Amino acid sequence: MEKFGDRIRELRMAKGYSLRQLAPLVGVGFSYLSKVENNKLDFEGTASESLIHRLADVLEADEEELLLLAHHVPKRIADRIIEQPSVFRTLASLDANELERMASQYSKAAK
Amino acid sequence: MEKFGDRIRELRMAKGYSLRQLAPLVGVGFSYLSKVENNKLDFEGTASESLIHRLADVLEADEEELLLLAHHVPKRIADRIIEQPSVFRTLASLDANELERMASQYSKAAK
DNA sequence: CCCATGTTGCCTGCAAGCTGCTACAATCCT
DNA sequence: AGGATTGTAGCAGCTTGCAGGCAACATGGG
Repeated sequence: MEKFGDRIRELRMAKGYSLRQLAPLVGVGFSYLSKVENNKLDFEGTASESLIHRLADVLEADEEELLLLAHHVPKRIADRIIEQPSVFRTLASLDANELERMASQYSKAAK
Repeated sequence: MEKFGDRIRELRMAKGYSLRQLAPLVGVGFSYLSKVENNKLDFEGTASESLIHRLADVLEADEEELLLLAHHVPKRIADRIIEQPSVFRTLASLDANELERMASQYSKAAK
């Protein structure tokens, strides 16, 4: 499965940016970006949510996709979980196949 | 809706502990516990996950319930979301009633 | 050769989560 | 009544994790 850093690199390349070009656009140093792309952050950490937000913006990518790749739960989803804890506790107990079937019913209806 | 601090107070009372008794059992100072129970932490912060863990342990409470009250997403649930992002992105878009109905099908089937 | 690019190790700054007083008010106990 | 226990609150300070910076270095293209 694709890692967060790999995806960022793809997106950056697609835009034709070098590390030194992209870095100022998202407000960090180029060497930090390098570590992000190589998943070499100290202590196995991940990029901050605010950096991911800026990356998604500049690289015109799907912010939630990036957050999830970086193992962050997007706020929109977290908020739903806090609102309806029991529902999500139940859902989280289902196995992968059941969940897929359940969601597929609705993804068809997605406008 | 009940707040985190209120719930902790309930649980502590039920066990007959005073703040000064409970504090050392969970490894914090009693004045800090007081602030936790009154939701008066500096800058609207929340108790750390590790403290919540110890509280659940000592007070024999449901750790996930406490985490959710403190607006943390339990790791078990976060992990499921990371595993199946698209499913949960879909589910998070449904409205409250739909979600309730959906989950109620399964909660009956609970072990 | 130059220069742009990317990599890496070490350093820093800051905020979160707490400590640990202090003082005070309310309630309970006998 | 008075002492003990309890909870509330303010405040200064510490510690640790972590986002990010910096400098030096490696590599590759024209």
